[in-house]
Amino acid sequence: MTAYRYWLLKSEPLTYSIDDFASLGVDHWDGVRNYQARNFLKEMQVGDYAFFYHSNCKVPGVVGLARVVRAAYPDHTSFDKSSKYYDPKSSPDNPRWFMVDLEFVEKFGREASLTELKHQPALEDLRLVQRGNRLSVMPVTAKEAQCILRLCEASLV
DNA sequence: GCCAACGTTGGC
DNA sequence: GCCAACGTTGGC
Repeated sequence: MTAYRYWLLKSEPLTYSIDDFASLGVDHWDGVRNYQARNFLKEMQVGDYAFFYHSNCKVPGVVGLARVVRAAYPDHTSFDKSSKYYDPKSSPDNPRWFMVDLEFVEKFGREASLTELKHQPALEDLRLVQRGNRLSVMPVTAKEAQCILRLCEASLV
């Protein structure tokens, strides 16, 4: 038996925002096309929590929380020629890319901006706040998760 | 819109 | 296997 873990997922709100996610309730997290991010995706387990982060927008930051409801399975958009995520090197027999299913948990009443996150000593090792970081799926330690939750005035209860 | 940082591609 | 060229990310 293992305790649940925490992750952070980036999304551009103009493409897919926390409100889009909230209105769906449960959704696939597809389109990850980076090997390091994919490897983290494959480590995600049912019950793990994932912070939802808005990137490439006016005020980037953590805006909500999700929970993993299905562990990694092949990302079918990589087989779909009409998808912008199509990858000819990925096939159903030998899938290269994976996705998980997430359930919306909450949109925080208070967001934790990137600027704010960068000022937290407890978060100095978080990939997100490090120089040149581009990873879209990353692990978050329990300590870091508590810090983010506190900034968002939220708790898991 | 700019541009630094990073990942990937492909010639050699 | 090196590395220049290119494409993308994402903060500012």
